[in-house]
Amino acid sequence: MVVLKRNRQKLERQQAMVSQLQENPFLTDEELAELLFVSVPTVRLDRLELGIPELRVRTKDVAEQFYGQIRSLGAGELIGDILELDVGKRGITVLEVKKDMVFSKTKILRGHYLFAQANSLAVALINADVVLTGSASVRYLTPVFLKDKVVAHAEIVGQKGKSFVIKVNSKVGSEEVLRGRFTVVAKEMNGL
Amino acid sequence: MVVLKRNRQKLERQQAMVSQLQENPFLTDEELAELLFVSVPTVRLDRLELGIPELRVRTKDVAEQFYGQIRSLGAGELIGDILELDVGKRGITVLEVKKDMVFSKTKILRGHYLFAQANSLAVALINADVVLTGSASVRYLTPVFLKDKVVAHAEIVGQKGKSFVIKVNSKVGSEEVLRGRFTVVAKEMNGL
DNA sequence: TATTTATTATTACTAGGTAATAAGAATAGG
DNA sequence: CCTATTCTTATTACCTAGTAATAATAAATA
Repeated sequence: MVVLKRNRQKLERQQAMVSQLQENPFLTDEELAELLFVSVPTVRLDRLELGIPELRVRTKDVAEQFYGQIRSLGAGELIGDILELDVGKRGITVLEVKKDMVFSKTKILRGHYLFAQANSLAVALINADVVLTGSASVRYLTPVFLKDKVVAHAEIVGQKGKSFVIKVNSKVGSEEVLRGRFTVVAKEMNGL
Repeated sequence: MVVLKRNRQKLERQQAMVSQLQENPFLTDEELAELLFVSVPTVRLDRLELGIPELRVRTKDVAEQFYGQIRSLGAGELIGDILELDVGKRGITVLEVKKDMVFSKTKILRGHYLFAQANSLAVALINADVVLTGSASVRYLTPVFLKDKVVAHAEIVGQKGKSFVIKVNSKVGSEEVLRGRFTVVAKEMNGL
């Protein structure tokens, strides 16, 4: 019973479908059908076999993944996942270092990710329509590598009117990897 | 002609709708209708007046924003395109502000993109196997908006052994938007 | 009260599907 | 070569969450 040859075409097509969707999850069945040179019902059978939901569910999944954690912030602009968030006081996020965040040669995390995590957490601590970073001063203490989990602690340490000073401290395990000080400014925007 | 009283109810309801959607953008018209104690057609008229798109479009917007974010920051080693690069001395890159780099509400560029452009340019000036950012101090001078073109100039202004000091200056047109000072360290990696 | 505005109901239409069924094409085993 | 099985495709009825337009009703104002 040679099943290999029988299923070869189908398997290849299904694998192609998966990789197409990994690259772009916002493809309709019709678009997939064109890309894979099969009919729409075939695409649907393939999706059924592979347990891949329809476009709107995929879109919603992506959106909720993003939105779920930061619902209360209004605009999801946080780098890292929230562990704790006490708006107006302090917060903790964790960032897992993925393949595309590191220098390919050395597997060291590129500096601006660490910055982005710290900066976006600092901004998230402020409860206002619009929060802008005014200045930032950071020191990178030890390199961070692929698959490390960076835990950033941020705390508001000062305030002058609409201007806040926030200290951020990021660690991998017990090792300090970044120390920073951000000045962020809250602005009220009227009109949506 | 007193219009205030006339529109009061409607205005209040529309404001309530906006705030409901800010809290949870994944509400159907039917759910909104229930929450606001009006009929579904009324909700639709309100959305029309306020220019708020339907659920699926809102969901897609959120999803694409998220997707774009991990894409563009995961890009190459350099954020922005090189205009000039004189390794060991100075360099210039330009970054065009795209939709997924800005805060959706205000169209203001998120801070870490500006930082990333400056930081990655500073690192690119140093000719070594491994270059790490040791510290960074930046000041954000004016907000940058969607479709702006940010031109970053970087120059090595000092050196102590393997440690370099680089000044970066970013402009949109003739307006200075960021001023920064980076200390980067060149490391030779002998066998991991 | 007459008139304007706001709200609701209703209808026809759309995209992007699910689910089920039937029919045609391709392939393997005997 | 022919039959059985599996693939693929077509077709149909139905679904959700809408758009767009029209008409009818309710509420508020001058």
